[in-house]
Amino acid sequence: MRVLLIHSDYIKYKVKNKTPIAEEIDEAKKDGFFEESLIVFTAVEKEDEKNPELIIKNLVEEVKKTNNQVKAENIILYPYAHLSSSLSSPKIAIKILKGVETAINEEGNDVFRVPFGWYKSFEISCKGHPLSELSRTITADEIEEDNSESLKSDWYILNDSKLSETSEFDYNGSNLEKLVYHELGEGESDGGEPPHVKLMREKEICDYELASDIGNLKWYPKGRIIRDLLADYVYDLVSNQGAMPIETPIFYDLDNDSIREHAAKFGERQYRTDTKKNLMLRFACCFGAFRVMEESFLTWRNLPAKLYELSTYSFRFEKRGEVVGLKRLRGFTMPDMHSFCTDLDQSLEEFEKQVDMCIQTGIDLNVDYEIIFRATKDFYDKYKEWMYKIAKKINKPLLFEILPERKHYWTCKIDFAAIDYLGRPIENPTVQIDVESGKRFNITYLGEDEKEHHPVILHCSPTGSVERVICSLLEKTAIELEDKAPMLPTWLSPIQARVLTVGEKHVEYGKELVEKLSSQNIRADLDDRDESVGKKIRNASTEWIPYIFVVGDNEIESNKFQVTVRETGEKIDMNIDELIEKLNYDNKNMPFRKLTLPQNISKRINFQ
RNA sequence: GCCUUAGUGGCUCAGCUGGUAGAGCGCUACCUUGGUAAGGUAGAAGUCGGGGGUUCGAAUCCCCCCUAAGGCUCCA
Repeated sequence: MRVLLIHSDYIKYKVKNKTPIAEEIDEAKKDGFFEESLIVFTAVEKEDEKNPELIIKNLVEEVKKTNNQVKAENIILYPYAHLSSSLSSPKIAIKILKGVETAINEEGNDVFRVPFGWYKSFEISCKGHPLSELSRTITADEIEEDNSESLKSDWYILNDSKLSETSEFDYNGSNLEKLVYHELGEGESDGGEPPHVKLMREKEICDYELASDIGNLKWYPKGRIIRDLLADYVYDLVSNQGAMPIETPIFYDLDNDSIREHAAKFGERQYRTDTKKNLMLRFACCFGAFRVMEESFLTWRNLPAKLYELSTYSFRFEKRGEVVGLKRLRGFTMPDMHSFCTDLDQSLEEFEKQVDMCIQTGIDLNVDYEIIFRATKDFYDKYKEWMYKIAKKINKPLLFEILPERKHYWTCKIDFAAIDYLGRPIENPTVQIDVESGKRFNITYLGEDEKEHHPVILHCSPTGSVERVICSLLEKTAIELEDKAPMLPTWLSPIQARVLTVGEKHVEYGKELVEKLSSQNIRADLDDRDESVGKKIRNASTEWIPYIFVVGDNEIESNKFQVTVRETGEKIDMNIDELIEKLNYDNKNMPFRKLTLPQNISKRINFQ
């Protein structure tokens, strides 16, 4: 069905001659005048005959949506055959129009249906604001999506190759229980603000930017270096797996069929722009990677081939009430690796390696994950044993979902979630088997059989979004607050060691030490301010600095310092070389970047 | 997006039934020349989220909007 919506000051019509298909009408309907109206010009098409009910439903939805915005007093249904060259039979058309009239009426709106099948004169005054002229194509294809949404999954706990009912499993107070309750929608929330929101601002990591859209953050130098280090970390990780880094645009053209189809799954979450071209901001790196491979010449010898991109940024138009701190954003940074595999068997092998990689990130970042393993019924029936084998790697019970049929592009998927202070999951790493996109994006490779095939594609984010990683780390400090002083891992700490001077005459010596630390790839700084030692120590601890020590006359004399180690709370006597050794041990095998702030605290900006 | 609550110097907050603003931290200056979680004194800094309304008079009452938190819903 083709529709033209006009928001008008008034419309006036008068019937003239009958056509052979004219409906019988009362005298009263032979002319009409309506002010403040939303006029819905409609052409019912052949295609619509298959499912008139759904067409009615979808049109009513569309009219309601538009009228919620323009708030017209009347809705006028105006049959207008000229919008289409493939018209339905008049009988169906009248049936649909009457159905729409009734439905809108039932919604409590004033609706008037202009007679069908007559030649009419009409006069209309279009208001001319941006929403006053809209054209729409109403289709019946939403029904499939609606249906599949409502098909229920089966949920189990998988432990030791055994499936148990989620309600019967003995969780023993573990985090898995929290995940299950939340995932199955039974979770009662204690409420309260997630601690990371306060922390991210207090520690000058990042903050809301009110001059942007909601869910788009600004990052201070301390936050920026944490982001960069995490990015370096993932880069190293995927490079070791043989992934090739690429960079692709953040805007995509919705007039491209494959992009539109892929994006359609995203519905209202699309972040759109108001430009001439019909552009959408990417919600992940998929489009970019697929386009690179679509245009590449691939043979079976090239596969599996992996492309990696850190999407700074990806965008999702999350609903206003869902956007929170670092947990749910509209603009976020997603490490995204796509593996192009010859067939499902090859993708299973890769999947396994990538699960190992996800597990490794939990170890490296010291974050505990709970796991949800999902598959369609078909996949599960065929690859049950393989799935159990993967689950064994996790080495603890996990939540298991079996979907009755494929709803999205994947057939099998594993999600790793950290649990926040309030017991709610933060979805982080994921691996997914995509069996649709190869075809949709026309990605082909030349097989060993000398024929063209579509690859199976794995989507993998080994850590989940950078923002959510930081979120998990901050939430963890709040969870552990009773047992240990809050801090980030040393390798991620924006400042790793601080030298505090007792008096002005110790500044030069302190500076030498800081230089020495810096030359050994340690982010060190100097509190050279004219403040009491007590105050400097207090400041250093509010900044979560892993190693601090004071230098005064005694230290200049002995070249030894009492270093306060935040992690353990110990005070250890050591010289500078011993401290360097300890820090280098903490940072071992982890990325390093230089200090992002002035070395002297007296020169530092207070960003808040 | 819906419901509830909130928005006061850079930060954290006080300000009763309407009479046009306060504290602590931070910042600046001076004093102190220091020894392991806040040394002292003084000063600067606010269109009370924005817009409209009621009133002689609005941070305070009413309406609309923006932003945040919580809940609902949702998350490839």
